[in-house]
Amino acid sequence: MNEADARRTAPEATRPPRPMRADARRNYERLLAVATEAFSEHGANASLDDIAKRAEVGPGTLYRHFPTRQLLLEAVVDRWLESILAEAEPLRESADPGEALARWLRRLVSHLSVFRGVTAGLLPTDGPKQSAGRVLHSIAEDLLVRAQQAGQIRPDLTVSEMTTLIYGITWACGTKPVDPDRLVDLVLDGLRTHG
Amino acid sequence: MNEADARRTAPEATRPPRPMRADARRNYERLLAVATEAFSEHGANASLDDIAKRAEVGPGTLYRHFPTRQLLLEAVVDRWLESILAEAEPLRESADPGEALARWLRRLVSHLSVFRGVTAGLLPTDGPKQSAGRVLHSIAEDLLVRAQQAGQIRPDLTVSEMTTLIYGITWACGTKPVDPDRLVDLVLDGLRTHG
DNA sequence: GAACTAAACGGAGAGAGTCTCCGGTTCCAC
DNA sequence: GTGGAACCGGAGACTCTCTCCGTTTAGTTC
Repeated sequence: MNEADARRTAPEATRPPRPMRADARRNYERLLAVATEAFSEHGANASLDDIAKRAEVGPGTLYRHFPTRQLLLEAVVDRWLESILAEAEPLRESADPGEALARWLRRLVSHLSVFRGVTAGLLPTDGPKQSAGRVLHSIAEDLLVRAQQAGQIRPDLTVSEMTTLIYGITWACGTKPVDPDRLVDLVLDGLRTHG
Repeated sequence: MNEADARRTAPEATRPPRPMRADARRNYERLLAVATEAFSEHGANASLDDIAKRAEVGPGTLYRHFPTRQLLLEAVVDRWLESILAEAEPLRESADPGEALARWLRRLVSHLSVFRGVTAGLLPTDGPKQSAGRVLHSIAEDLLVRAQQAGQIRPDLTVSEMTTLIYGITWACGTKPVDPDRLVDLVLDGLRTHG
């Protein structure tokens, strides 16, 4: 999809980043769609052979496109993440940055919950590509800094700390019958500057 | 170990809970010891056959004592949890309940971290037996209620909410390079009653 | 539109892990 | 001792992951 980016800075631009062949792209898309369904249904340990079967390709094809389970997970979430981005856009110019942040975090938890077990396998890798993580980080940073500049959130809180807390809440709520929104609110209450 | 408890309320006390045979108990203990090591070393997905080998028993023996990976995990943590209990005991009578709670939660996160991946597989089951969860819950409740009665922690916080937050932090810190103590402090700051 | 080639396909199968079944063995009560 | 319940452990069936490689196909060139 975007593996060409890595090459772009190479001294010799020997290869024009030739596009995928039509059949390859078709299979890629189908695998991604099936995997999305399978992961949110059976968690991050869904059978890969099964995904290949449901996508009507051989296991070899699956492994060519996604050499490891991890990469498949990342691809799934990368794709899905675009919708999160869209939701965040209008919030960036909200008149009440604190409320904007709160609303986005609640939406984020809700979205992430769909992938319960998946995020567990996903988030660990803070690897080089990891576009999903970067996008999330930059949105979160934007909203957080605005809220801090408005004096609504304690200034010593970092983005990593905030997102880590959110991920933790998401995961923990997948394992116990607790309302995620309530936890987000509890934490946010604490992160606000006390007047 | 305590599977007799379940029977105890049955109308007919047909079976006196006969103790394990000596060799059975020996194998049980050895499996538990090896499993503890294996899980904290390789995470919750450590090979069960490997554990059986290292304990010098056949796989059949392992599966008789612990029919599922989940049950083995629970047994490991049940056992290990006793040390947590011991640490909590002196804190129960602390003059500063808020500080006592804070210290215990920090210790808890630190302990749980050893089992990183293990807790992920463990905590989901809030099943009937689950003595580990009960013990933790009761300690946490005790410390929390005392802190609340002293007016140091917001009174609307429940034990489940608090422990869920803690579990989440523990897990998330296993996946990202963030200091667990800092997160616990951030959250606790927020849970205190603001003066 | 035919021929060519790089790219992609897919299935056979090796290897690792999980779990079961059951013949043989060991412990303990009497 | 001895009978029998409890326990052991290994063979093996099954599932899942991942690789290798002969075959097929898309896209290009003339």
